Amino acid sequence: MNIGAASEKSGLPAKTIRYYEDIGLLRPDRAGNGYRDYSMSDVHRLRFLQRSRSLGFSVEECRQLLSLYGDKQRESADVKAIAEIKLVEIDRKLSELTELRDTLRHLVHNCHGDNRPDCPIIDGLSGRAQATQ
Amino acid sequence: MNIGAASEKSGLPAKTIRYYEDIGLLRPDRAGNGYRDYSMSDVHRLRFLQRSRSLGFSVEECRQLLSLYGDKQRESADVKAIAEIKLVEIDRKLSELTELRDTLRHLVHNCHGDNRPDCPIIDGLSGRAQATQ
DNA sequence: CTTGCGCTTCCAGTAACTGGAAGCCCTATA
DNA sequence: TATAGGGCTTCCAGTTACTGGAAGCGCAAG
Repeated sequence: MNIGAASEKSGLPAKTIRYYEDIGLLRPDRAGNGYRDYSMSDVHRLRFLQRSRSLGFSVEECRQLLSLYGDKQRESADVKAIAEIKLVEIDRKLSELTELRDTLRHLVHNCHGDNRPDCPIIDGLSGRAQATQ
Repeated sequence: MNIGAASEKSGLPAKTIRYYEDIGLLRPDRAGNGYRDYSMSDVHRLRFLQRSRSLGFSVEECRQLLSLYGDKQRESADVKAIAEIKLVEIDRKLSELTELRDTLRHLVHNCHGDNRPDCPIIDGLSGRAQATQ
């Protein structure tokens, strides 16, 4: 499929897809007319990139995560080690997101649209501080 | 407290903290010697910024979220509307993160360190495709 | 056959930092 | 009291990850 279709399916702008090719995150075929030709597997990679980028992983982290699947040379123990490190990070992100959601929910429910309470919501938004001091 | 302490408490590099001040995300006091002087409230803002940035929100989104707390002028209905939009986004992020975690867990558990299975894990990593085609 | 949209490359601009130089502040130790 | 060193300051330049725009080719419709 052409880049337009790949863009629509992956949720990434065509510009970004070309950029990801530039930095070696995927290498789609080329059709006879010079157009890029994306396979479903390419689209899966792109969709994965869209997701993990939007969840705050860097491009290099995404590259690493993608390599868990794609790199036939890679040792299994190595794959496992990388995945486990990422799992810890994901769990942290999950609990932070959950906290943020709960705080916003509280704000929405305690704020009926007429008069905003002057509660220290920032404390909720910022999580438990390192030291109360 | 000085920028070093604020950095340690918020998890943000001093460079980034100064940058956030440049773009108007906070305005710490200045001590007599010209050093920035951060309050606990400043640290809360910074910690919130660290979190929400690492969860994939843009600086402008963070500014909006911070304004839910800080802007005394803002109408409550407005606050509620913004918070509700962000809630939808957070819920989406939560389910994507959960999926990603489950996939990685599967990878770790089915991959005992000896021989990596050649399963299409990318399908899990990329989520349900828009169209199977 | 030309209008127009989609594709191509290339180059420049933006967002969000990040590194480094040059110099002041402050404490500690000789 | 001098000086060494780490933390702070500003400023300017570089990096990452895009993003916009120009110039031009490909292709299907009218």
